Amino acid sequence: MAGRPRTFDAEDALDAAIDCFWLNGYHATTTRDLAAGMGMTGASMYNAFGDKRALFLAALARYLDRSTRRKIAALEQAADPVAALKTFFAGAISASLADRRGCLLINSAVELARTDPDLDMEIRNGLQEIRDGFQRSVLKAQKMRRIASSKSASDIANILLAAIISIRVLSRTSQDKKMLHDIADAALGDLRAAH
Amino acid sequence: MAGRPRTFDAEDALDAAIDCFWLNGYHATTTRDLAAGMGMTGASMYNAFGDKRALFLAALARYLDRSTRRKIAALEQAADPVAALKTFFAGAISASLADRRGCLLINSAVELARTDPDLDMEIRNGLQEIRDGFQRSVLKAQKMRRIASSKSASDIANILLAAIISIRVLSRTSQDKKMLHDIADAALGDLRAAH
DNA sequence: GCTAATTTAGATCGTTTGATCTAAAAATAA
DNA sequence: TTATTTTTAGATCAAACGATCTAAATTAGC
Repeated sequence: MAGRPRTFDAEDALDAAIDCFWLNGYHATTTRDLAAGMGMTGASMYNAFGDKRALFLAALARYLDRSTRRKIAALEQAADPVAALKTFFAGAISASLADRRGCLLINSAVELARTDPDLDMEIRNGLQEIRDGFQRSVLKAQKMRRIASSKSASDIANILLAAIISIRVLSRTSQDKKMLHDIADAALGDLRAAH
Repeated sequence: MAGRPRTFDAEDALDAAIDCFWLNGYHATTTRDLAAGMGMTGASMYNAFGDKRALFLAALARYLDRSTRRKIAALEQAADPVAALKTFFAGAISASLADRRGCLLINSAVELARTDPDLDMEIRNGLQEIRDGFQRSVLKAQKMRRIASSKSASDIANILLAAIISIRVLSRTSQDKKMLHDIADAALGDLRAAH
């Protein structure tokens, strides 16, 4: 019930694993890349996190919790949902231009969707959480009469989800800041002031 | 200058390679998967197409030529550019629902962008061709006074490119037909009749 | 200090991978 | 026919891969 203490912090190690998978994707990241990036030996990694697939699932879950979910929470906690949505997209664009790895969730959706039920569920749920966060923010803005209700909150949420996906994908191949803003502005254009 | 004739057709073999890479991505496809899918031995494959990377580049080039570029050409040849754009998106959605592998170009952009200059260029050019096709169609519609010119053709092209990317990505994880149409309709909404 | 428990370090295992080799097969040209 | 050229089939290579093993190191409880 006791034993030699770990020389690593499990959360720091998972953060390092996120960076590895984020940079090169699941299949192009070897267990040796991971162990080196996480600052531990292969044995310690397998002992603490199980096999590569389990480590990836843990890394993706942590990414969703620390990146995706936090931004959605910030969106919903804001007093002004329209301003918060604009801030969300502005932040996503500047982050995408500074760090061209895109979004780990979206990258995983493309590389790994439908290869494994657990992974599929995690990815689907992650995207759904983003969509639902958008929808709740839009609904709130509509109830506050800050934007028109001619389009349903659900429809607008779909459009906002599409916008963030395309921004994240395009930023991997293009540095065209104006294009990314065009895409965001078009989606945010549905948030017109209520008449 | 003579010798034993090939028992395979090079274009058919490339089509088979496209299917392999399209199904599982570049890294998850082994040279044995490829040889089996292409109906030949590894030696014949290497002899005819070079290494895995060269085969992928040839497969992607053929995909662009036979899938992407053809659809863009059809778009531009249509007499009614607005109707053609609507047909383009309707076709993309029904194809995405029937075949959930998404688009090989977009999948490759996510999995492989910035891993190799040649590949990067091919992917970037492919996306650019789509965008430019959209732009020419929109410009044509604007010159025909079929749609308003309040937004530039370039801006609308960016929005249409974003829409097709998000539709292709989302269809890998979702079968929500209405969502895909919401996205397409919002992008096509910019093609409003000239007043 | 001794035992049990746990982690570490590094070697190593068996497989898979990308790629090549050898030799037979099948065509043309002289 | 014979020489030459190219492709085929299947074995095979060296390296890389995911994963595990052994043994030393380091702690807590007794």
